[in-house]
Amino acid sequence: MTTPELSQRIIAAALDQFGRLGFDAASTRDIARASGVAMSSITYHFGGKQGLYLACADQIAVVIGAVHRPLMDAIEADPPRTPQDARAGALALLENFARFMLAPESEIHCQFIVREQQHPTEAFERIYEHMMSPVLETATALLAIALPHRDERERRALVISLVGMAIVLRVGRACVARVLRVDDIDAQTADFLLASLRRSALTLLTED
Amino acid sequence: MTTPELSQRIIAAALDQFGRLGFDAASTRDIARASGVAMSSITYHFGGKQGLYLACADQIAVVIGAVHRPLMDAIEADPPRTPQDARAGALALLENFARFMLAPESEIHCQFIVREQQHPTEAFERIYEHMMSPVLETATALLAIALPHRDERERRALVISLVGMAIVLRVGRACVARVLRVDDIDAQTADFLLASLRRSALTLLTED
DNA sequence: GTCTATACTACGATAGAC
DNA sequence: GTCTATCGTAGTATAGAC
Repeated sequence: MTTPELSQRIIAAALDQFGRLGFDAASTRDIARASGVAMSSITYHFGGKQGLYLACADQIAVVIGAVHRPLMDAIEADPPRTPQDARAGALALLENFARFMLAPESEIHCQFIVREQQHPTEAFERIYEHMMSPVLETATALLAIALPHRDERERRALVISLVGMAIVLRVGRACVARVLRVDDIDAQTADFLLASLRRSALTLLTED
Repeated sequence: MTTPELSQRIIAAALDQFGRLGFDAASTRDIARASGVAMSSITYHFGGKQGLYLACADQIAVVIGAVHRPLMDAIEADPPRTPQDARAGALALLENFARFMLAPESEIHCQFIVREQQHPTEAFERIYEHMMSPVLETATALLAIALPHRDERERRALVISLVGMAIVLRVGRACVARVLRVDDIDAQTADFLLASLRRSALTLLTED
């Protein structure tokens, strides 16, 4: 590719539009305008609106994958052997994810993904395969060490609940602020939420 | 109103379109077609696309409000006095909500709400005020009885986590199925998820 | 490889018949 | 109160100049 940055600029603008508005409501005109290129360049580089959408899905997998990469690598390089270590690893993975859910950057990514979750298309498949599956299976493996006496299916359900505790910080953002009686979720409130989440998760990860 | 059912038919079709596609992508033409009326009837009854959108928000508040009504009434009629009773009430409220999240009807409602949560408009305000706020504050009050020694702010954060554990069953539906290695979430899988959720919630609601 | 120009379809709103 | 007809705008895709 002679101008790799141009494709990236289009994808960035497209991700913003697709995330905020969804596939149908997003307009290639606006995306072209926002990225400062002609509309026909989208056709040239991505074959059309659909192709651009899939390129956005790949981009999401890369970006959110990078969020988890350092921790995932550390866990793989030095796999936990004791329940205590596994619990600490799972907590770190969850806190890392929750921190991303609280960050502004996760907004468009999450809206994109939540939409895809309801009726998954090829776009979801790519995101799941390249980003979600590795993280979720790592979490499941950590829980197998942390909670050896529990049924595998129970552990998988627990992974889902833990993910939910983090994901609500993004998808229920307006409710979170109102329930805590704050105008918006500032850094201080975010730290409090993370600490509280950590406490609850620790409770759930401690074998009775 | 001489034909109250016609407005309802339009709202039903609109909710489906707005929920699935969002405000911009939904088309009043399609809504009119789906409900079997002329497009101009929407203008007549709701003043335009925006008015119809707000009518859908009110409808959501009514429908999801009705889901919680029986339990809310029972709790108000006979307020729990012991931590055990309060815990049971909170668990019942959560399970009721989670069951709705697993039901197909919640799909469009939730998509509508999640979109509104990111950048709340008048529509979110109506849903929050008439439906969410009463339920969330009831839950908070129950937790105040169940966990008297904990800080009020901690209890509110816990309410958020509990909601997250239920809400992920809807917004993360595709992931839930994949993590549990099932093709779709049938009645049996749903029961298992609810039982597992109940167990985790009980753990979190038991004072250490 | 990027542009301009254009073909074709669909959008929301409104006017006016009945 | 519901319809049909129409206006002005904006959507995607494509053809062809450079």
